[in-house]
Amino acid sequence: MQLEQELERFLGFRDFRVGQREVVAHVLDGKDCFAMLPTGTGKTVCYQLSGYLLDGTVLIVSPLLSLMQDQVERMRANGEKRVVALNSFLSLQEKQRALEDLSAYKFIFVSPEMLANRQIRMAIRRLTIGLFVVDEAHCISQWGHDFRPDYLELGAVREELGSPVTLVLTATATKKVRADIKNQLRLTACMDVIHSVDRPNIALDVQKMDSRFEKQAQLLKLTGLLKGPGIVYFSSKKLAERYAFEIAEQHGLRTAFYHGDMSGEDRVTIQQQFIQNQLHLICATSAFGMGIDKGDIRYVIHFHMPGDLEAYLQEIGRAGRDGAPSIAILLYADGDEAIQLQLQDRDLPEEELVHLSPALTEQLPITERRFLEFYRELGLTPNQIKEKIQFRKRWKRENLYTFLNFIKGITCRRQFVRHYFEEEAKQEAISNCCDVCGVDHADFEGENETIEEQQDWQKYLEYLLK
DNA sequence: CGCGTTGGTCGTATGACCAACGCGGTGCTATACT
Repeated sequence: MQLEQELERFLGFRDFRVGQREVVAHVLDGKDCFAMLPTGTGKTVCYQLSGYLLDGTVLIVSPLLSLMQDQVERMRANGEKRVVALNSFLSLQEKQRALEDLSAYKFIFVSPEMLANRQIRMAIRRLTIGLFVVDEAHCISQWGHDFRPDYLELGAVREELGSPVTLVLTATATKKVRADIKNQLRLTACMDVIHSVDRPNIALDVQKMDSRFEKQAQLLKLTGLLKGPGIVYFSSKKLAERYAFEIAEQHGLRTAFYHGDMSGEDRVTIQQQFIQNQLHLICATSAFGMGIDKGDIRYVIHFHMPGDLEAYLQEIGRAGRDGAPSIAILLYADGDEAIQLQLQDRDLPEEELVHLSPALTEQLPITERRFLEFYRELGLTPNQIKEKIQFRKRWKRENLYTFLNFIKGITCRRQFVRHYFEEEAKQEAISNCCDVCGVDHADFEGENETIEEQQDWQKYLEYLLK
């Protein structure tokens, strides 16, 4: 068919990558499509090319401001001027102007929160939406149920816009999560384009430690041996900061930390430095990573475990996008799950709070408050809300314990992952598969590239002044 | 939950000990004011 020609004509690529062609074909056929494609497959191409080949506007729901800005800039750099991001980066005047002239844009990026705004929705309703895209759709299931409830309104918004053809994009979602997402978006008949989450070039290494001290020592040892660039994930902002300095000092590496308390400006700087190879490694919380377009990340270490296997795969999936051998190392000491258990509990309100009066609900911390208000506005009874809380708590806890089974397991890690995602078992042997099958660590060790010293004193000064 | 920090006590060492406490992650938007 001529889709290849269109691809070259509009985007300048010769060939489709895995899954892209199928997705575009479904969309052009007027079918809703759930696409689960590996990280780095260029999910953007799917909606961009579809957009050029169909009538109407492409509306893309995106979870992060930085991600939107990034996509907009990239598309503009490729010569597409009819693109805009409706978000809080726009001044009031810019926003008004954009809304008045919305039909001038072919691609509109928007956050779920913006779509909750009536004025915005009214403006969008005047358009013909040719394609409704939900990017990083696992966020619906991962965040929508607790701290970003507007994600749960997307189904209603979609219907309000006349149920346009919908494209759902993500890299990691189990069957259970895919069903949840479809349910939330009110998608009934939907074509699935599902590819494996398994990334054969990433060695899966779980290292069980006897104590925290051993874990600390191992982290310092590993960061000295491994060849970067790398990411180390923590569940604590304080520790991310501390180790960024300690590792830099001990190994003479250029490091930085990254977490949600930093200003947008600082976050952009660090991200750019990392992408442009100005840093050997980043010590980060889960705030870091989504939308990071860097091919040559060679290792991802977890000093703390994330809350479930999907989050883990998301985070390690940032390694080895270029296809070259990379390693994911998870350091685990007994009881590490305590932090995750605690965080999970904090997300959701205590069950008894469903009976709280609206006035008292306002006094609650913001996430708990919004959870309750959201379901009350939907007209749920206290008992129904209580059931939601119980269901959600159980869901999270079960996922955490399954992840623990992965960590404590004694079978091939890769087979475990494939089984968890209900994929077929892998037949062919993989070199450097996992710690159970055997990993040659020497393959991932080596001197880090030297980085020109520049403005180091500036960073140091900033640190001292804090 | 369990770790690390804080702060009180002891009673005279400028530290040592222990109990109590608090911390531990993810993002959007709106709007007022210095």
